[in-house]
Amino acid sequence: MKRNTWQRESVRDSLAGIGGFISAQALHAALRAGGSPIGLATVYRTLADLAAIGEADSLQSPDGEALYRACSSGEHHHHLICRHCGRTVEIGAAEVESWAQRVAAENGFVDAAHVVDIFGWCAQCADEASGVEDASSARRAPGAADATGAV
Amino acid sequence: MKRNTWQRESVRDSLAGIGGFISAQALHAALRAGGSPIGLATVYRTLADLAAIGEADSLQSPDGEALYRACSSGEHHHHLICRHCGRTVEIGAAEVESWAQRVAAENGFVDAAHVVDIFGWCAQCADEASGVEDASSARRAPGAADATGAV
DNA sequence: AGGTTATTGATAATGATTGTCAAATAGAGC
DNA sequence: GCTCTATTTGACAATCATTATCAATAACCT
Repeated sequence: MKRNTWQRESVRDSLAGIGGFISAQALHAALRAGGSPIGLATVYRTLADLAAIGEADSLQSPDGEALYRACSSGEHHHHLICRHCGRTVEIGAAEVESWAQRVAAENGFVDAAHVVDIFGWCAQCADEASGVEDASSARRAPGAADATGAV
Repeated sequence: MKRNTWQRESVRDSLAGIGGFISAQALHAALRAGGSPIGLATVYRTLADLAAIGEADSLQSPDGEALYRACSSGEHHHHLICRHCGRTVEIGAAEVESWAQRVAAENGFVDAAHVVDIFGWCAQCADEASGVEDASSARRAPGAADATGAV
């Protein structure tokens, strides 16, 4: 059975307090900075638990760190991430959910999890970059996105 | 200036030959298995370069590995990947393409690339595991996949 | 061909994450 | 309130992918 420990509460609370995404390492550091003697392994375990029961979201940052965020809504959603400034927009995607489940089932796959994220340049970064990135933006024109960067 | 070495060609070629996503480690192992004495660090560097100039896609697998794929084929598709045996099924997803473009546009994002992959257990691996993984598979029933692994 | 300099590769270093296991403790039952 | 026991914790070791180091090599310009 699951026990309620102050450590678990502590992780849950501070994750909710952060609001956005944070790495396990950073959350541990924040807790320690706040005077808590919580252990690093416990933070990892708790975050993994929270993610497993749906109380937290997790995603892999581009440099391979796992990031977590309190998932107040309980809603499952995906992210639209600016690959320049890191701004993140949450997007719901009922159509994608059902598509993923259907495709997995059609191919005999079970316990399907999907990775669905969209990376792009947010309006602001695109504006700022347009003056200096001519060659690059020509190569990666919007129309070519599917062929080049899309996965 | 960029120099053309057989190592670079080798990585480029075998990545294209693979067709799907592969980790740097796995690609290195494949090259070595094919008789090439290429170094691991070189594979990492070359893949990072290819990704930087747009000749390769990269994505983070759920367990934190970086996966790469050649993106010159012109054909854009996604993957259904068995997280146990690695079997990969290519899946087309016209509906997801248009969804991704629409969502990005609605939020002012340009040059949008999407990461859409489904990880699961293929029928065969699920069968083999069912005898020993009862508790686990009950905990991670198909219906719970969205809450647990999806991002 | 010769010289410059980017590239390579063996290995060490890094950094995140997970495994280990004895000690602490939450919660059930008395 | 007190005991008991299974769960949880935490310090530390182990693991794994990735990156840095740096001497040796090899591409490319002239």
